[in-house]
Amino acid sequence: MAKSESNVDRIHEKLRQMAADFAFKPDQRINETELAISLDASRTPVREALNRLVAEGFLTFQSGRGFSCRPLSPQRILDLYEARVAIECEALRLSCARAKAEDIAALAEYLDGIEPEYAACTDVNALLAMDEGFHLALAELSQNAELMRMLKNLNDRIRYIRMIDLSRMRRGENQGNASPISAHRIILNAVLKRDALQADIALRGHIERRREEATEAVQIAYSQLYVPVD
Amino acid sequence: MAKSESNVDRIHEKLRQMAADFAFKPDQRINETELAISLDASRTPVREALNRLVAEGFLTFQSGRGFSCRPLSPQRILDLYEARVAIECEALRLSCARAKAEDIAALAEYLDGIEPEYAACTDVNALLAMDEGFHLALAELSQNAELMRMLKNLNDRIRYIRMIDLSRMRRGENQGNASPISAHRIILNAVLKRDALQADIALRGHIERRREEATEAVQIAYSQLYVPVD
DNA sequence: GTATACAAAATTGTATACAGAAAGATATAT
DNA sequence: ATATATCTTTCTGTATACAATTTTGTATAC
Repeated sequence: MAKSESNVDRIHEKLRQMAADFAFKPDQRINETELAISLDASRTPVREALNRLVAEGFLTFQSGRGFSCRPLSPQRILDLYEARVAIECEALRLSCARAKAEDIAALAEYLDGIEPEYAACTDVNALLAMDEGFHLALAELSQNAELMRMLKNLNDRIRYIRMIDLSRMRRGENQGNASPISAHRIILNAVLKRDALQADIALRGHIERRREEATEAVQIAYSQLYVPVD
Repeated sequence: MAKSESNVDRIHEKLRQMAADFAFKPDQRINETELAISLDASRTPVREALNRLVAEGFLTFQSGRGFSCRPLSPQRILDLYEARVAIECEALRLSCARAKAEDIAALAEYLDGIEPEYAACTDVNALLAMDEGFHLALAELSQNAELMRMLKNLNDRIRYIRMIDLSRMRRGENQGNASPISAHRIILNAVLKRDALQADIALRGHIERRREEATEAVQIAYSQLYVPVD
């Protein structure tokens, strides 16, 4: 049988999800014993997984005080969005230069396929998954594993904010924006034409429009995270 | 007294240095007990540090077979150089837009100051430190902590290859290249003029010239790493 | 009411023990 | 000689114990 996945991997995966969803409140200390019990393991593998999350930028670690969730500041989120622009735009440039025509075509076809689903979808998580999926597939055209790795990490870390932003957008609270799906179309068309400059402008604009709303989303995030439980 | 640094941090730092220097041979399994003894600690904190290095991209981990050093393939190195272009060029673009004039001036002055030292220096490690120092200082002008974080990680991971490349360059084995120091000058002048396009072209060219030699450096790296110890 | 000192409880940091898996060695059969 | 099976050794994975540290709670003084 195929038992290649380790326990630490499983715990790490689970904890990363929790960190992405802010199951740990910002700046709150994480109780290892409690966490270990809830994950049905001992503290040893849990701490190993927590250490990975520190290296991935989700948590902080202080001697004698253990692990805590990194605080969520507007500045940090802006930094992450800028980093995302860096990664995605360079990947796009590389894609224009070297992506296989059939791979681009396949992505275009995929985009056509999910368009109706996207337009009709009301579940924010599903929407977000589709959006992330497109951006990842786009980056994958660059055939650069390291850029992919970095982008996945960034995605995990801004997912919560994007979710808030996306749900606001769905509720029509920020009118006057072109639909993301048509923005995706425009970007991909530029890649098809191997027009790196056009593609860069379109993608940059697409991400930066979202970034502008990020600060506001951080405020909302805080209010959601600290809703009284009563 | 200030005893804020933890033992795991110390071990992690040490191991990262070892990984950057390829003290672990590529694909070779790492013996935890041996390592723990040599670091004067038990396996527990050592494994925690090793897990961080996995998340940072230095090592791999397989269930039942522990940790091993990631192999060093030409493709991976090219990916890392491309990622470096992504990070540094975006940082540069941001710097042109928002760096404080006094900070740019300070970096220019610093560059003037070390120029003679750089030209005279024969120690490859010192040279590399100066080179990395400039690039990091340049990126810092962007005031983006995440880009800095990513760049530091990339630097650690390609340091060994850069060292080989730099030592070859010093020995004059690849003639016809402009001196890196004058390339640095050109880039910084473009930032001073807030000319993002010019800066981008100069920096991109500067890094890509190095990248072209990277594949060759990987070959040399292997031959150096597997030299018989007799 | 605030501050300080000290005791008690909770939590982290790490060594160690041991079960289980992988790798290596040895023997046997073809 | 090669392949297979079995035993032995080594190394990994994780629970647990305990020391060290930090936090919390309480009492006392001002």
